[in-house]
Amino acid sequence: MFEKLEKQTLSGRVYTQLQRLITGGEWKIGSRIPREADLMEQLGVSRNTLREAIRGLVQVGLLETRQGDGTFVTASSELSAILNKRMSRSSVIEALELQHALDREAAALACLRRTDEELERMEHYSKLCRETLDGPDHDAYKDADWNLHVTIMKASRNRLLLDLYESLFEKLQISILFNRFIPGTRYDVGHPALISAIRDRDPERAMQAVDDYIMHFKAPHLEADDPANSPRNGE
Amino acid sequence: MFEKLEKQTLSGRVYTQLQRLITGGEWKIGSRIPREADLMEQLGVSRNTLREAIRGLVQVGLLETRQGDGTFVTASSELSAILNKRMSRSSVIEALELQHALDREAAALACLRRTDEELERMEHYSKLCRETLDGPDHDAYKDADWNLHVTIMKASRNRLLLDLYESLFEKLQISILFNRFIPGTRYDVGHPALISAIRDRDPERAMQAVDDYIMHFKAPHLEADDPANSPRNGE
DNA sequence: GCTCATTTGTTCGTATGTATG
DNA sequence: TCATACATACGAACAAATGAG
Repeated sequence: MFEKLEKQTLSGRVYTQLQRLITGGEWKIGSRIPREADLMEQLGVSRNTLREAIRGLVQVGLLETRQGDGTFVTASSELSAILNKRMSRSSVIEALELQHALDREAAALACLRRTDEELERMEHYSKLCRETLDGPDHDAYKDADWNLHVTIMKASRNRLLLDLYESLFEKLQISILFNRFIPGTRYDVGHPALISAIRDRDPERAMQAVDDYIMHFKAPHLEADDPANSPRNGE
Repeated sequence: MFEKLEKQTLSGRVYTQLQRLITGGEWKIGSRIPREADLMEQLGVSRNTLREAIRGLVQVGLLETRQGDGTFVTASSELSAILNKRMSRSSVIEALELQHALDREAAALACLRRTDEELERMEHYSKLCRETLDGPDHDAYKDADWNLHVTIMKASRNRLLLDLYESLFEKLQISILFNRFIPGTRYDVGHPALISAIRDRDPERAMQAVDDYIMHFKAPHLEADDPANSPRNGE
């Protein structure tokens, strides 16, 4: 949309380099990064310049410093760090409604743009969901479910949608939404219908399937919480 | 959920203070903030400490420094700053598809939750749109259009949706989407249909109206940017 | 083009606070 | 108690960019 032809300051370039190490996965989340003295030497910058860059990463939420201990990685991308801050202040219903919006759009676009290879992967993860649903390993189900959603996002060929989705919901957040439900519930409601619609490239049916499973998850919360919904919700 | 009452670092506290001045509107967007020397004195901190705070705000995107000139306010909230960064790397089509997702959800929710007072405001802005559409003052139209969208978002009673929408699209960004179109085009396509549906509390028709006007704006870009499916924004 | 004051950018030196063992 | 490793903070100096005259 825009072009960026900024002239970067030295501490800005250091910030970018460090950020790349984090988003690139070379510095894992939770790990301690090298001490200031070492980074100064490796980067060839002074103490203050390095500290300005680190302070920037701390404020964005990618790093956390503990005096007398070290500096640690706390998140992997600017987007997810800031969005997590915001998400922590919102209700489950609000989050579900946002997920509804993104899932619908992605499902419709995936119908138009998906490849056969992507369809195969969706079916693979859907199968995995069914297999792990009643098993003892809840994390395995959440992984499969998450991967299914992400695969659909990717098939929409919209990086913006995907980035936002991954930053907003993360495996961890998704599982929070799910943890409120009692075991035995059919969590995979709508998966088969959704994938079938994507296979047939039928956006209408795909969106209907999304409506169904979101409403299924939303219903319990509408009874308990009621901050913002006066009338009953449709059909 | 507990807040973080950890002891903040000095530069962290300065960061927060400066941020409040920005989000609180005391430092307007585009204006130049006091020089470092003055801020040092007012805040009672050393230059390095102050600079670490300022650098943090620069990296988040709230400030911009120009050597030899000064430091300027560039955004009013962390969310919009980070999101703007991300939006600048995305195509118009991607942005429109995201707007589609959010508009649809908000329209459907607004049908269920809107008050009569909100409906009046929608009709007011819609009327304003019609009146200013063919006038000389393009900004007046964009203002009215933006206000209409925001009113619908507010009527959805979902603060998360609203915050995201405002941060993502801002008056300025919206106008960029529109500036590509030649004057004379019917920009208010779908407004009457949308509001009519919200008045009748009919989600299906409301979403259909959103589909219509988004498609109307999207069509020209699908021709130009043809294979809307090329994964772009690498970096 | 040049000078000059202004403002941010960068570096160094030094001292202090804090966690770990 | 002590030593060590690390981040925190301050002050002073010089470099580089900008804008005005």
